[in-house]
Amino acid sequence: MNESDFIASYDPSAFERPSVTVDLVLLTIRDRSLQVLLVERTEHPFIHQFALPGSFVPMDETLDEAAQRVLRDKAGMPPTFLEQLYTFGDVKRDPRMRVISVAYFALLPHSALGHIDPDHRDLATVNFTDGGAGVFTNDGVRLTLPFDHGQIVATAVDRLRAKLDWSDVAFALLPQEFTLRELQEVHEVILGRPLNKPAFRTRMLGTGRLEPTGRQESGHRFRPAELYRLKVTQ
Amino acid sequence: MNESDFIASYDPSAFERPSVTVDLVLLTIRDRSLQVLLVERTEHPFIHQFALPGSFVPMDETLDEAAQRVLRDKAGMPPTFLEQLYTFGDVKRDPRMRVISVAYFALLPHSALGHIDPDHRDLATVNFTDGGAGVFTNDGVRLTLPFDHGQIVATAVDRLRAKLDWSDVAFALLPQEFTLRELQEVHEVILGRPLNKPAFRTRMLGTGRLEPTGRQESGHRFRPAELYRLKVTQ
DNA sequence: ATAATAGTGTCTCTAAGACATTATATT
DNA sequence: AATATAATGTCTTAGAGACACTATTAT
Repeated sequence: MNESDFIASYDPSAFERPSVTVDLVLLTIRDRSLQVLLVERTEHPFIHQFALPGSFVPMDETLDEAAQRVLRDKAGMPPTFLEQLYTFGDVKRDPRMRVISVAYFALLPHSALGHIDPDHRDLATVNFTDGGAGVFTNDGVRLTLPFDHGQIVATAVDRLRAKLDWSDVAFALLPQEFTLRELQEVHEVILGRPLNKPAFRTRMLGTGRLEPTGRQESGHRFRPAELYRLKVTQ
Repeated sequence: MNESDFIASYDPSAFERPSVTVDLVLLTIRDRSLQVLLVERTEHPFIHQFALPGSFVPMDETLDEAAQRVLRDKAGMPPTFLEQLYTFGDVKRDPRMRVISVAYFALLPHSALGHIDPDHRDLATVNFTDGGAGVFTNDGVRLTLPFDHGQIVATAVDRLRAKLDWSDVAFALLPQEFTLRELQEVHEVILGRPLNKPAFRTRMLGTGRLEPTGRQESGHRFRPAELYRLKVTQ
């Protein structure tokens, strides 16, 4: 039997197979705190509880495509930072059956989330505090997420911190034009500690990746700062 | 219908599902070059070609357990560094059917690989060169790996380099006791460039993670160096 | 003795933190 | 004028690279 005969005669149903899903951790920054997008589940199991948005992976979609679709459908988002995070495959992580979840990790400036209607309760932003990576409602109540979604969120925050210094994740949380103060604030929220202003400025401008726009911010009652943008794919 | 009724009545065969495999990238260092473990495929497709060792994920094994089993069965290895790398899910990456592969990434000192019988052609170590992450046989012939295994190997080397400075990956490539020269050599092979000896020594000893054993190496025709070990989970 | 590496000391350069000073907008 | 932050300069400290020097082993 040659290879093409083998493939033609191969029976894909010979072995039992797990289901595969993608789950999305969409992080943003609001009011000097990290926030994660949750949606209320409309089906069993864990119906009416808040969980990460997700979807089963159909046979004709790559994992990246499935994640992009979830970002579009459940969050209604424009293109932004999206990368694969980690794959969670514990045998009993879903009470229905064996489900392997490929988690994805997205970032968006809070301004881009504004158009989502909070009255539909489709979107629950929650405060994120460090020291164990707990998830809280805006009223300060601690949430226990269904499945292993708490662990998935914690993994995403670890990844965000690890990538802060050498990647563009901070810029994905800001609008296209931003001040150095806003950029420093993003870094401080992610790291959970204050940073030295002159050193931060020198380091950021020293990367050569920032470009002054010539414009300034306005609307504050103090000296306006220069607006910068990220240079395109240098 | 309550939740337990729902779960009991859930039909897992309602949707078509992909197959899930784990594939293992086992890296080691020999003769001042990175090497990756390949096995000759005994089945279609790509029969008799060398590829990464792997296995389908059965319903009762976690992903980590499946990867450990592959490491044990196909490589016959003692416990070592093993972590999840990335999940590859292109629709046509396997000509048979939809297969999603969770790649794992293992490290082992070359001395621990010695007992594998190369006459069985079950093990083909290949040279790894940078600048595109090519895989070569020991005779210098470039190999094109089946499936997307070339891309998986490249991803593993990227990960290895990224983790070199802040994790224990270098020690996973060395025996329990090693000299600072051997440790520096591991770093140099992974980075592909020479390092400054005094600075390297100061930096390594400054981490406080190295412990002198009081013993020295022997067998060389030059001054023997102190043997160190990695401190346990400080 | 010679060869080859171990291990250390010195000098320089760069980057970051701490602190202070001026500059400039809104109210 | 008062206020809050922008933007910059100075000083100090920590770490790494370059280079050189001595120390120690096998042959």
